[in-house]
Amino acid sequence: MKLHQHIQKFTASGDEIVQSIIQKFTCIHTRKKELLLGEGERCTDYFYVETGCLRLYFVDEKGAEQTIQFALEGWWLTDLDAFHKNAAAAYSIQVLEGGTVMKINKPALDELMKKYPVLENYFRQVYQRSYSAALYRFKTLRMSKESSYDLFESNYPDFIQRIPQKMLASFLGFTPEYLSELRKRKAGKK
Amino acid sequence: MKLHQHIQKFTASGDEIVQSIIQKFTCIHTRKKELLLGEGERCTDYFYVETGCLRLYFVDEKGAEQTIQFALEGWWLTDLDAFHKNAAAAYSIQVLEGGTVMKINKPALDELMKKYPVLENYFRQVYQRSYSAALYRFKTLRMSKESSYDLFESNYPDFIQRIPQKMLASFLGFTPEYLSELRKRKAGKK
DNA sequence: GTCATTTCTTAAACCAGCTTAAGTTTTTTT
DNA sequence: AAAAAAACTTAAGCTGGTTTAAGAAATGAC
Repeated sequence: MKLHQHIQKFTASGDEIVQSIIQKFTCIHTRKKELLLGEGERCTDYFYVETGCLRLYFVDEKGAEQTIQFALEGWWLTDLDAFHKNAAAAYSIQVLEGGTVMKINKPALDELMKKYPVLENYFRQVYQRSYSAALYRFKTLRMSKESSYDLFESNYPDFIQRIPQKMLASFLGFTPEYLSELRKRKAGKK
Repeated sequence: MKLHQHIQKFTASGDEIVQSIIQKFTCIHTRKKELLLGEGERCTDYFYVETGCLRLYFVDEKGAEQTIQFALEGWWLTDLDAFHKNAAAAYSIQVLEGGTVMKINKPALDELMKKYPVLENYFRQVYQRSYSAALYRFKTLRMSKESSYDLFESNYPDFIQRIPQKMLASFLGFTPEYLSELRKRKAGKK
């Protein structure tokens, strides 16, 4: 979903206002494996996915990539803390599936927020939804790995087809080998 | 911190406006172990902790209580999803430490949000902070249990003294027995 | 101040999920 | 179309953390 549609959907505001907001964003075309933000770099931008898919991850003490978050169409992604503090990123953002992404930097966003109350309302809702989803994910992470996988599968059946299994394993918090074993076990049961 | 101070701190808005907002909230005094919300009940209220401490938890398939979130002074807590959908709660909220709490129901909050743009701004910041903290916690949950504990200890040294160990264990995602063992090991090292 | 309840500790047996390593399949590059 | 790289599978051995169970310490109730 295009960003201006998304803002209109959430705020039911007029076309002109939304157009003047949208102008301040930059549209970029992303390619698979491209890095939009690297761990340690200054985090300057906030990304909205119109099409394609991004992931937020970090590299743990053992050198393994740990995926914290995916962003599909209609979701925002950045290292929030670093973005708002204009600090070095604790995570990297990589393109999993190419597409188009809208981005904006902190000064521009702050200015827009001041100028358009509708945008405060929009981001209040966006964050509310994100935090709510986070609470739900904390819950699923407390279950056994198997239940955690089952739940993800039933919530996002299409998404599972789109991404490499190792990414999913890393998101759910287990090894690719174990995911492979799990799937084998499940296939046998059916 | 009192709610009106908190709103003023985040929004730098005038005393009168904040006073008329505050009026719509109800102040309650909480007692240790009291249940402010029970799993399965309709979730009607959103809580702001002025003093004391709350926890959000659910009961897993094995009957164990799993703590998702603590709320200390200055933090908001509810089953966000259920609150905004006016639905049955997937979690319970219990008082860990008595004190005073401000609460508000959905219709009242919606009305205030419409009337006072300053409140949109306030909650945008509150959610932003919450979501940012959630991302950080996802990161810590990917580490070994020991690192996860060490990090919590260095981030909240005082808080550890305030709550029962089994609550902390349940928040960090391990058993009280294991936490006990961990602490013993650490005490030995020093 | 005493009894009852809850919390914390200890230790042994156990298991879900990880590691390692080698082979197979798929995707990407040229 | 071939070669290279990346992703997935399989299986054996291992380990971080759980389970179970019983006792000790702290807290709360009357």
